[in-house]
Amino acid sequence: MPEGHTIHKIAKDHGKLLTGMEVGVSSPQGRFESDAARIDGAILDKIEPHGKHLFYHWSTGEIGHVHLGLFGKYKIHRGDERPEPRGAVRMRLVSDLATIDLAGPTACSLDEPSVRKEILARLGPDPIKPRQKKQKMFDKITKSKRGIGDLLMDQSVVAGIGNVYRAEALFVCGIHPLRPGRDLDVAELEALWSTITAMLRKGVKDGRIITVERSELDIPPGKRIKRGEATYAYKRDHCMRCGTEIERLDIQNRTSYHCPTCQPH
DNA sequence: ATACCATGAACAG
DNA sequence: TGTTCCTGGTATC
Repeated sequence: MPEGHTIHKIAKDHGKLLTGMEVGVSSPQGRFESDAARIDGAILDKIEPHGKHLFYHWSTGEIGHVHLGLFGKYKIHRGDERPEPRGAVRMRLVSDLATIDLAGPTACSLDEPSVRKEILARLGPDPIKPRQKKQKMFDKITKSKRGIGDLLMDQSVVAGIGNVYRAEALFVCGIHPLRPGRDLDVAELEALWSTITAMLRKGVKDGRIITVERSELDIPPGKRIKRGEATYAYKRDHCMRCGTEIERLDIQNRTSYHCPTCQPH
């Protein structure tokens, strides 16, 4: 389920198991083989997330780049077991503490540092990180006639939001996804920024996307919130708050969800 | 057993 | 705008 929160959690969790150590790097599936050989046994200085991207800073000076896309997944095997790779493992990272397998990523490469710079240069601010330039996001939105639902999914406008957080942030802010960006006022932009910041950070903590307030759910405290009741509008048939039927739109070939009552055009 | 769809994005034309 | 790459859960038969 890779939106930005997943990537930040991975950076944090994997960092504890890999950084500052010699890491064995291989590619059981083969497609990362020659790159893996160049850093096999090097020290991993840090894993840096930005939006949905991960950058592996290796002691050789080269930088690994991973983007999970829709299907990419990591599997952690703690301890010193070295299980046979299951499925198409593109990259295997081995430290004294764990074996971590990467399968199905959209991107997995080893590059010169300039490549990282180019990628960061085309990404918008990451609401999970501190000291981000939210004004850059505001400027792009207010200069555009594209719909805000379209803009929020554009990683060069803001980095890390995917289809679930788009639907949920616009719902909480009461903004219709087709409102042109240039029609939003400052209060709405500020509300959007603080909403996505809080939502994605909570996602990192929870390890999943839960956007509904517990108090709005009719379940006992402490009980796990099921998938399907964790969102207000995303993939729901009826609005969590007012019961209106949720509308679906196709925006750039992705399904967008909104409540026509809570998010008037 | 099989089909289809999805929390993503690059690329062709 | 449509195609392509990748995997796995859910729906459908």
